[in-house]
Amino acid sequence: MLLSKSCVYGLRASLYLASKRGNEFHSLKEISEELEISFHFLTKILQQLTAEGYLESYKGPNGGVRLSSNGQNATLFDLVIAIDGPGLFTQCALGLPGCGLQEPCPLHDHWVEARGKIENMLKRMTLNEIAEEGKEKHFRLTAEGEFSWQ
Amino acid sequence: MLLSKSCVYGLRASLYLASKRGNEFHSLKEISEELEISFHFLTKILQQLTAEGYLESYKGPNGGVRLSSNGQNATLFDLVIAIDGPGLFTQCALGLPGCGLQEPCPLHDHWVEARGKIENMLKRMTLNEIAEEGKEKHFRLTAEGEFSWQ
DNA sequence: CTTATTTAAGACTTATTTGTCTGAAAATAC
DNA sequence: GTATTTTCAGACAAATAAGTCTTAAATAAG
Ligand code: FES
Ligand code: FES
Repeated sequence: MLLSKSCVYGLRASLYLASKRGNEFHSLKEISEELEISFHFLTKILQQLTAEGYLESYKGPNGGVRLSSNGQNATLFDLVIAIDGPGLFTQCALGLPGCGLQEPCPLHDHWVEARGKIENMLKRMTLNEIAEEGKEKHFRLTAEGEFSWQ
Repeated sequence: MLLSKSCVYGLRASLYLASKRGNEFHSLKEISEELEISFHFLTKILQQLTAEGYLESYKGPNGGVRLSSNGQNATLFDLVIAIDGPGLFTQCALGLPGCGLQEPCPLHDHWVEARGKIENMLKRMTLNEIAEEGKEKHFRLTAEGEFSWQ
């Protein structure tokens, strides 16, 4: 798989937050139910994003998480790096060490191009911008698409 | 990671076989030592490729494996499908079910393009053709590149 | 102050991938 | 035949990823 499950859950939750007008806190319970992600697992992942400064959290009744201003202007690329690390964008497709530094493997030139495409895909818009686009195009964030951009 | 370790080991071993002139059998011991891959693990992976008809094996002294004619004309794409299955080329980047059949996720159009690039990269040449190219360009198949195309 | 609601932290379990080991079966050489 | 070399088959173990659970800390409301 291209991205780990943790990473995909983190991206979907961040897009969920971006989809909400205003900037209220949304509880992990709400997010995990809406997106059908295990509550405790999602908690761990979003704690990472909070530690990285992409989310802000607030404890207590009516608490939850929301995008920080950093988070609103973050790209999916930033979040992938925060959760999965940079390996996808730096490593050899054949797992050999020192991609780009040593002699290339047979896939090198083509893989550099393809992974550049992936990088661009993830870097092309901020969460806020994707949310704007989502409001027009009704992108899906859940299995059944029972989710509406506001 | 894009490809599983099993898959990468299978590709590297197949390229190793393609790099050899003639069509003798090469023992798993030789391959695993040259490519620095665990002998028993590699054995299991190449058994899969043998079962799929990409390799031929021969038991006993001076036995080993070699590319079948199918294998010589196979692309890396064929081998990836044989080992990792088709998921990489069909699944949603956000892990949602029914990519292409249901409403698209925010990454869909871009991911379809990027994974098309990956597919083309893996489909563009047969093992024999990559071996020919390797003899000119001295591609690397090992960590330190201490491997020579014949 | 007490209770309820929420995130934080981390131990724990389960599933999957990766890697190791043992013995059987096939082929060769003597 | 017997011994040796090899793949084949599958059990086993270790490492990693994914998921669950429990307790603590912070906040709010009565
Ligand atoms: S060396 Fe293999 S992709 Fe760069
Ligand atoms: S629906 Fe997500 S990539 Fe196609």
